[in-house]
Amino acid sequence: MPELPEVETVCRGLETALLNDTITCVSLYRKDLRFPFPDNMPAKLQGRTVVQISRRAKYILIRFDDDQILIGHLGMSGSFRIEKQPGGEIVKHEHMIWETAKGHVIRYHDPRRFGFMLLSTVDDLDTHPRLQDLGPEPLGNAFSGPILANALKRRKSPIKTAILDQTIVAGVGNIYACEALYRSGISPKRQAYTVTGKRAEELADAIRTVLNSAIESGGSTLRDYTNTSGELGYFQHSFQVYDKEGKECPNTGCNSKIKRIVQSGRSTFYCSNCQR
DNA sequence: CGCGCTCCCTGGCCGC
DNA sequence: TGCGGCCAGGGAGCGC
Repeated sequence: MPELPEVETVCRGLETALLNDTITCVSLYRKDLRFPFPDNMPAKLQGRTVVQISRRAKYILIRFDDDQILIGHLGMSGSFRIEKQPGGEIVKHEHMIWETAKGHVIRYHDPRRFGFMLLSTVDDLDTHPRLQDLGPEPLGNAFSGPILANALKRRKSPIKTAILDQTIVAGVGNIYACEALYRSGISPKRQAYTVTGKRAEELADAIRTVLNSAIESGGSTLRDYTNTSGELGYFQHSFQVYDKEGKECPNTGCNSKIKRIVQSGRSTFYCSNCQR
């Protein structure tokens, strides 16, 4: 499901409900998602107050008043829902529910269970195995054309595959990789190390622009993504190529049709006329 | 080290 | 209506 814009939207929703609120009850409805829930996670979180919520790549980081950090990942189908009323039926695929002192109920739902929750501490966060190899945040100051080009220079794989690699740039997924390549006129099949100079600048700009636009739209909803209020994102209406196989290229004057190919097992959508 | 394939899991959709 | 095949926003692990 979620790439950087969707995770960012979820973080903002969680922040609204959880910041400075205290966890009063943690209920787990199975012992694991992709990985086991941390040992004694309910006891470790109960009574703790949330002091910060942030995002790194596609990870949600929830910091508590004792310097524990919950590292959450939504996988392909994870979602949080915040309600103001306690109670209510446990629906299928709900795996974790929190209740808070201010009366919020936070429900985690994940049919495919590729998501996971881990616990770390403030001191260990930078060296956490899931986080330490991540590349720069595309919306931060440590990302630019030259930095991207430098990260790509030894990569012979296709550029599409390279920007899905979270060590090159953190948080870009399949949708926004396709969209950013289209918007920068770069073929997804081009070898990564040939993306240099002005081309790398344009790709870095396109990544930033498409991610920022998607955040403004509340993310993209294809199947089941919703924000923490249950509302749909609407950036999918701005897709130029993703899931548009056989449709006309949106570029005026280009009469080509959008193609779908498979790269490293993932679908890529692009215009072979506009992207070189 | 870099790269691509396979798998984890459930559900929706499509064609027969 | 049922069933098989394919597809899905991610990423870890493995072999080459």
